[in-house]
Amino acid sequence: MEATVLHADLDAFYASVEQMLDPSLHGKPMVVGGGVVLAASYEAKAFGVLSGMSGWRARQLCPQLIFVAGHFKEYQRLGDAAIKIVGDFTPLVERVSIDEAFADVAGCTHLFGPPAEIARTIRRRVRAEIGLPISVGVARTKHLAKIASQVAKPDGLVVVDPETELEFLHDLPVELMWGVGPVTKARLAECGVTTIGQLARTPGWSLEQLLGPAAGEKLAALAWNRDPREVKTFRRARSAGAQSALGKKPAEERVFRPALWHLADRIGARLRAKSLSGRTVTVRVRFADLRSVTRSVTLAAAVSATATLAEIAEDLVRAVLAHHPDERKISLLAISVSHLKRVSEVQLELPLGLKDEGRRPGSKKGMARGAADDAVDRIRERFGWHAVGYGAVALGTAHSVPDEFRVLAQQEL
DNA sequence: TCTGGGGTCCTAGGACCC
DNA sequence: TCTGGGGTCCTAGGACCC
Repeated sequence: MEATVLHADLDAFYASVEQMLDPSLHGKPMVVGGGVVLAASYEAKAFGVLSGMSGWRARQLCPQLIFVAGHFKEYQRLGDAAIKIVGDFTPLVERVSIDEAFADVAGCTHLFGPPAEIARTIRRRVRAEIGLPISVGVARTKHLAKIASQVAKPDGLVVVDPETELEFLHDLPVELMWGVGPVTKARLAECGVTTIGQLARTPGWSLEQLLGPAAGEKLAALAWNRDPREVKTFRRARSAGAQSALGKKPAEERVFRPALWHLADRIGARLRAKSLSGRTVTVRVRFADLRSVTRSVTLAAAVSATATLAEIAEDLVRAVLAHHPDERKISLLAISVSHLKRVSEVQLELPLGLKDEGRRPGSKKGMARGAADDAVDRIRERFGWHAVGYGAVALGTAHSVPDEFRVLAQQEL
């Protein structure tokens, strides 16, 4: 079996874009973000600065650290352009995020040469046409290609020969594996397992006892490079959500109501734009001490109307607060909608079982809500998001990130 | 003057049905 | 009436990924 799976991953993407746009940032420790680090340059990573870290902590680690606000529209444009170059070789491209994609070139080697040659061309073209460094891994499976691109970073290429792939894989640390985070790494370390080779030689029953049946079986397979996943050009979304950090706000109606309407508005608009609706609504309330609680409900009929989502979320948050009467401050609110269906499928169902008439898609009030959403959606199409809506919301802005960043973080539904 | 925002998948217990 | 087993769905929480 030949190694035809490529994993292409732009290096320190946001930070590299900023260094390209402003050459004075070149070679310097810098991050994109403010209150929170969204991306760090390699120079910043050398100080231990990581994405997701608070800006305050990052500055402690690296006092001369430069903070840049970010050019989010450019990230979208340049990320698209880089992935498009991969797509010039094969239609079999699976985009994982803004800066990362898998491709299977098995069907196009007769046109462009062996996979390693294609990978070299991709790297050369991304550098020449876009101006950014990109690392590529080539292997027999997605998992190994991804590991290879991580090993290749920064700005490198690693091709894993199937003949010697296990020798390559087994020397590497377990945390390079997909699905091994801090908790699993620590659990494995307690049993003396720190390399993928040691993991591969650990008996299956032992792994399952340690990590549960699903995770144990998966990791065991990946440690022998048995990865069943194929490169898929399309993956349908299973949920859509939105969240907002609030700082520390009183757990009161006047705080959570407008915030929930704002979140419901964003989710509802996204769902409707893709003709989707969902049966399960989940809210998450994070308290001041950062502990968080979730509460969900599954409806008989799928919904996407902003007012319906907002009212259900309000009920759920009230229930959460009623169960935690001692918590007086909340630091984050989130809504997520899952059990998604296409609207064409939804309309075939009889929407029975909802007590509140307004929440029933087919009812008079439900129809009115649909019409109101349609109107809002159309106005926004013409005049932009902020032309209308349930905005004017006094959301805590101190900890929030720019709207453009939210859009980048969203995946295709 | 600590910790953003958008996702996926798994687990475990309970309800409910056959 | 009681006991048992299997399957599915729902809920809440958690690990992990970018």
